[in-house]
Amino acid sequence: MPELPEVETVRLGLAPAMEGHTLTHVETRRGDLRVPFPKDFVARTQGRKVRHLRRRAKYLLADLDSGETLVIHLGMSGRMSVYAEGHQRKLGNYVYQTPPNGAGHGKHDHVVFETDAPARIVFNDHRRFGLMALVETAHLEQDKLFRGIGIEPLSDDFNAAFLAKALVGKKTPIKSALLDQRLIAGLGNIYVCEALFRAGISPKRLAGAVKKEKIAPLAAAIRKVLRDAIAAGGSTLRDHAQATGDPGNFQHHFLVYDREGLPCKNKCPGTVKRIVQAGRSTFYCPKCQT
DNA sequence: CGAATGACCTGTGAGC
DNA sequence: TGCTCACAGGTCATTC
Repeated sequence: MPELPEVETVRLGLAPAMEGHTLTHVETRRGDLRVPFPKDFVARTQGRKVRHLRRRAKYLLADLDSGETLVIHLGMSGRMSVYAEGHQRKLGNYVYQTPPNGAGHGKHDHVVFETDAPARIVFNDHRRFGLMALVETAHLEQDKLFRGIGIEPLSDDFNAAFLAKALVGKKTPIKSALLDQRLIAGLGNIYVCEALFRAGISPKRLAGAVKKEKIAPLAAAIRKVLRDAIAAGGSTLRDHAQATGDPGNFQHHFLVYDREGLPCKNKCPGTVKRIVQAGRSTFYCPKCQT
């Protein structure tokens, strides 16, 4: 499911229920995710206070007062849902769902946290591509999960000059290069398609062959599409939900993604095409993306 | 070395 | 109604 905007949306919604709060109770239901939980997961998380809730690439990072960081990846279909009761439902700018019967006991509810917000937070992931891990906070960047992860596209260091340097000489299609987390962290299939469309670049063009004058528009398009998507609560195709349970809205602003056969939105006579690159669908307009 | 492919899972919608 | 197939936001190991 989630690319950077979806993860960031979840983080924002999770923060009032988690940040500064103690995990009063932790339960794991089934451990056979892509990466199994550590055996002592409960012992290392229960009773700990969450100092900060951050994001790096598509990972959520909850820094615990034990010196460890709880690392959460939502895979393709993961959700973090917050439930609360009565007037506690309203925390910060968010209104959470009241827990339905059996909240936390669903078929694919893998972890349940209770916090002293008070709130119940349920990690649900039916495809089980997600993961939860515990890593020493001080050594996070050296950990296997984060070593080699690329630049944050919304950071000040990401700009046309950086992008030009990152793409130079690359013989892989620009679509694949932008999906490569070692170059830029957080882009996924949707936002790569959208950014390339907005910058008027063909996804098939080799990364090293992107025209100089298109680099700055591409960097700008990447940042703008990510920011706009975060503001819209991310994109919900099927699985993504915010921490409140609400879907995102950015799918209504797609210009190419999932628009195969529909007219190009660039007031050009083209029709959106779908091709497969590296096993993933790419949507683009062959007329105005060159 | 870098780049393509398949594997990992379950669920859903389309087509018959 | 029910079957089968294709496909879905990501990452990782393996092969060329």
